[in-house]
Amino acid sequence: MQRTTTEMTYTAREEAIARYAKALSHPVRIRILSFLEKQSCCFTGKLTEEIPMAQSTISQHLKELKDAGLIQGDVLPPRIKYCINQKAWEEAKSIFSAFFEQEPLVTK
Amino acid sequence: MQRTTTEMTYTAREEAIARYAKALSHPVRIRILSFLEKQSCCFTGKLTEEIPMAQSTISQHLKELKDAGLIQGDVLPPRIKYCINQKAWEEAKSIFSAFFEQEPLVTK
DNA sequence: ATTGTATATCGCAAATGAACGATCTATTTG
DNA sequence: CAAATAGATCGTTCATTTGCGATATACAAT
Repeated sequence: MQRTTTEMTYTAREEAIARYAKALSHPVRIRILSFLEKQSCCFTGKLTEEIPMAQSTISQHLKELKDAGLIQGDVLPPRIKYCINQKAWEEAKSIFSAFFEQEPLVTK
Repeated sequence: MQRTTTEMTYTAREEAIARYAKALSHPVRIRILSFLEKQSCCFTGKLTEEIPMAQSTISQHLKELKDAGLIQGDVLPPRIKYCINQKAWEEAKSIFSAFFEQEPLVTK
C-alpha cells in the first residue's frame, strides 16, 4: 500500500547512540564495565574469577566492548590489562545525556 | 579448565540498564524516539510517512519500545497515539546518567 | 627446546532479531 | 450490514548473537 523501500539511511548520531547502546545491551557487559569503573583496570583473569562463565565467552564480550570502543586492552605479556577507554566513555556519556536531556513535551 | 557454570544471575540494575540499552540499540528506534521527543506524541501513520520501512516493521519496532516501557500507546480509534512514557524516560535517563557518572579512575 | 600461563580465536548449535508481505482486528462511516 | 482505515500480528527468510569446548597464539620461565 505504501512506502516502497527508499532505502533507509541514518545520521552519524543515530548510529553512534545505537552502537553504544548495543554494547550495553547485555547484562554481563554492564557488569564488566561496572567492574572496570571501580577498578579502573583489570586482567581478563580477574573477570573469569568474578563471572561464572566460560573464559571464551568472557573474552568474546570483552571483544564486543573493545569493538564498540568502550574499553581498551594493554598487552602486558602474558596477560592483557583492560581499562575503560576514557575518551569513548566521555563521548558515550554526553551522547546519552544529550539524547535524554531534551525532555519530551508533556502529553497534551 | 575452570569455572563450571555456576549459573549466572544479575542485579535488577544490571538488567534494567541492559534492557533499556537494548531498546536503544537500533538506529531506527533512536529515530522514532527522537521524533517523539520533538513531537511529544504521534500516530503510527506519521512515522510510516517519515520512515521508509514497511508498516509492519515500524509496528514491530514500536512494540519493542513499548515492551521496554519507553513509550506508551493511547488507543484513539481507529488510530493509536504513541507518546514517550515520561516515567520510564526519566528512569532511563537517571540510570544511564548514574552508570556513566562514576568516572573510572585514571589508568595507573 | 619444553612447559606453563593468559588470553584469543574457531566452529558449532541454539536463540534472537530484522525485515517483509499477507492477513487479521477493531472501530468509524456509509 | 458493508466498506474503509489504522494498526497489530503471523509466518517466513536471513543475519546476528550467545554460549560453549577445543584449539591456537604469544610470551616467560625452566
